[in-house]
Amino acid sequence: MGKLSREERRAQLIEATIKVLAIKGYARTTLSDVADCAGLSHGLVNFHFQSKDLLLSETLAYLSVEYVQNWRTALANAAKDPAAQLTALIRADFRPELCTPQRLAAWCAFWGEAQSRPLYQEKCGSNNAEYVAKLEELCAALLGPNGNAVRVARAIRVTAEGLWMDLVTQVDPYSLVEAENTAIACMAAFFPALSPAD
Amino acid sequence: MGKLSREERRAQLIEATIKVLAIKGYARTTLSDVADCAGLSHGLVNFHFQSKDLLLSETLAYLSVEYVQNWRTALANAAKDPAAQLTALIRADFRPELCTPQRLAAWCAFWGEAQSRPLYQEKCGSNNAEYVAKLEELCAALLGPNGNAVRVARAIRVTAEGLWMDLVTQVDPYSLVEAENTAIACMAAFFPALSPAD
Amino acid sequence: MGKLSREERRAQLIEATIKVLAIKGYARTTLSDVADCAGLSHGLVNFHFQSKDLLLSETLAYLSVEYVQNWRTALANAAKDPAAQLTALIRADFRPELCTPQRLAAWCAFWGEAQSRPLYQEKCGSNNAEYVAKLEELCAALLGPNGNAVRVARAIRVTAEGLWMDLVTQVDPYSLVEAENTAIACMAAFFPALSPAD
Amino acid sequence: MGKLSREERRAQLIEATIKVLAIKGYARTTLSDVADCAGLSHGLVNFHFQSKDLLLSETLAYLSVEYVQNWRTALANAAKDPAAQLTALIRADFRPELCTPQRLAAWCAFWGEAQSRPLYQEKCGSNNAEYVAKLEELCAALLGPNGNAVRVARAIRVTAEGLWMDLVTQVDPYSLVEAENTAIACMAAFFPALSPAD
DNA sequence: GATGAATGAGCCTTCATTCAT
DNA sequence: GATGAATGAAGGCTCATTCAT
Repeated sequence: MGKLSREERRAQLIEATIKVLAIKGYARTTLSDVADCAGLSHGLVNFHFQSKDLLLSETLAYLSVEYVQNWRTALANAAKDPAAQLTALIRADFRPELCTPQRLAAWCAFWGEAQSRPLYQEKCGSNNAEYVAKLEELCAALLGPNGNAVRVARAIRVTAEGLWMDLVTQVDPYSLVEAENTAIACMAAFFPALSPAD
Repeated sequence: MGKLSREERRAQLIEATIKVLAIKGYARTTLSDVADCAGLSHGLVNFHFQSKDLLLSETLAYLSVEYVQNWRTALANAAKDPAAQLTALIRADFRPELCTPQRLAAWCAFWGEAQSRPLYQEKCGSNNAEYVAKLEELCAALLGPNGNAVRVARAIRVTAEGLWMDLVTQVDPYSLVEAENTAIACMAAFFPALSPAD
Repeated sequence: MGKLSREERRAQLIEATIKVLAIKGYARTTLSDVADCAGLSHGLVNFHFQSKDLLLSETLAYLSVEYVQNWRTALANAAKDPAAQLTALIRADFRPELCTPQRLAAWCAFWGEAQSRPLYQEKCGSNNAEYVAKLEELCAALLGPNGNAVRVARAIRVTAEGLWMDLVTQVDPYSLVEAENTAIACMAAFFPALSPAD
Repeated sequence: MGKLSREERRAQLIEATIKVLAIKGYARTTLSDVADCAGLSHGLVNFHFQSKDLLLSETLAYLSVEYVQNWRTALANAAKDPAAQLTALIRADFRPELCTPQRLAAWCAFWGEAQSRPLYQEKCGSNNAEYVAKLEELCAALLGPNGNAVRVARAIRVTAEGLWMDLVTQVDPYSLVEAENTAIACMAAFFPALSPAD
């Protein structure tokens, strides 16, 4: 195996970890699996990540950063009115680059563990304070003073999360586009003035 | 240890399994943990359930049966018009008897594994064909011929699932009642004619 | 392998540990060696001693207790005058039951590690406060007020320790009796009034 | 890293090995520790010493040569009568340049392993044939034909060894000077004609 | 010479499973 | 039925050694 720089190897190993998590789930993922998947020796994994725990938490951090960057970019590229921003925020969750079966499955594996691992909880979606604040802000702007923005924001957020899980676990799958349209439909139901997609 | 019947012991061990899954997560649950939690000896677990795999899949089956019975009972006790039936179906998901922190956490643990375990997938919520069919039927009745009942049913279903996960993983929790109200608000958004709760 | 009580197995494993330490030294002693030497599976070692560290420190504690009991018994069985007590204390160090090649070698292995392991230091001979106090007390009684009892006691003590090490490491060995006589000769040199052995 | 000659690098690595042995003991000394301690890269150790085993045995050889040179020089510088030679031989063992805590601890680490490693045994003190022969010769000269020179020489030798070990392992330490005086006191006890120090 | 990534053997440890009592 | 000792497979981790750069 040729030598790569520190960062390249780490990225390679993290991608391999995502693949293995998707195939075998959290509980049965071993360092040998990850090494095999990357075509490297198992000793190298501990050389670059001091332990299995660290490899996994850095993999989650990697996914988490990727997720945040995705919706930030989407907001930056959208028109600045609340309706367009909210639509962009929701659609961002279903971009094909991010919503690969592997990444969704890896997220799912982490979610299952997060409930018993405070360190994971922090990085799992619902606890991204910035994301939640943004969503609530947009809902508040669209609802006016009489709406319950926190609740509507939560409904929209958990719908997206539920759809992600659904995409992974369900036996009879539907397309990513259909998932996105479902999320947009939910938004449209709360804000009838916005014209729904489809 | 006093002697209990076969079924009582099995139920005792399954409840202990739920507790341990909630505390330690799927990956780190061991048979010793379960035995300790039940106050029983190590070897007894394998005596009653032939293997760890069997203990876990029967625990999931137990939770699954409990879940199905819960919504069936709720439907049976509700008025027969579609609006009342749909409301009852959604509210059933948030009954305090079922939505204990332990049970929610145990479900979460199984969901994380389900993506890589076909045997688990079948029993995880979104794949309960009967439940989905009922939900779609009610949505169709309320939406009329022009609505997309499959999509609306899906939105309502994943919202409930997302709320369950949210109740488990989020750092800053809200009440079960608030979760229920969020689900009802989502339904109300899709069917404005139905008067919302709160 | 038939089943033995907890204490019997622990003693058996500790004896096996002593044997292996004597043959392979501290650094190259493995749990598999110990298990093989005892004719048991390696898993059993961790079942009875939670870790390798614990097995080793309990082995040292076992040797330490054995050592203390040996000289206490010797003192109790000797005449009560200081000369007889001192002679008994020194001779006790060379009783064949205690000074087997295996035990001496195991002690030696622990000594080598003790310098970098405070936990071991406490149990290695020179730090047995009771033993040192007794030795100094007897030397003081025999020397009278003008002698340097602390120094003489130290000389006698380190001679015994040095002889133990010598018995283990030297290429051209001499007998246990000769070692004992050397220690007694050293004592006799400090207390000419006592008639030397040989 | 500046470039040093082959021999300088080797000496640097050997001194680092002594330091690490003193801190971590034999069993837990790794090549990485040694490289870190010397401020050199990992791979360099194996470049200069073909293996860990070789590094360690050359470190022992280095200490051994140093030890022999020390007492040879001491004998050469002392008066030629047996009493002065013997005194010089004993005092040489406690010269502060040689008896640093690090060197004593490193010796101790090797002693612990020597019992199971014939290669080490040869270089550990008691087996230095030349030293033992010299000591016995001096004792014989001082004792006359009726003394047991082998035994007295042994007593003196093991006392010095025991004091070295004591200096390393004991919890409540005393000074190097006190150790030297203890050794001299032992010699004086065997040869009352020689006036003791202190 | 020097570096540090890469390899793989070996070890400790965990734990599901078996089984004698 | 019930217990807990015993087994052994499997995985994480360490670390000596190699080698491309």
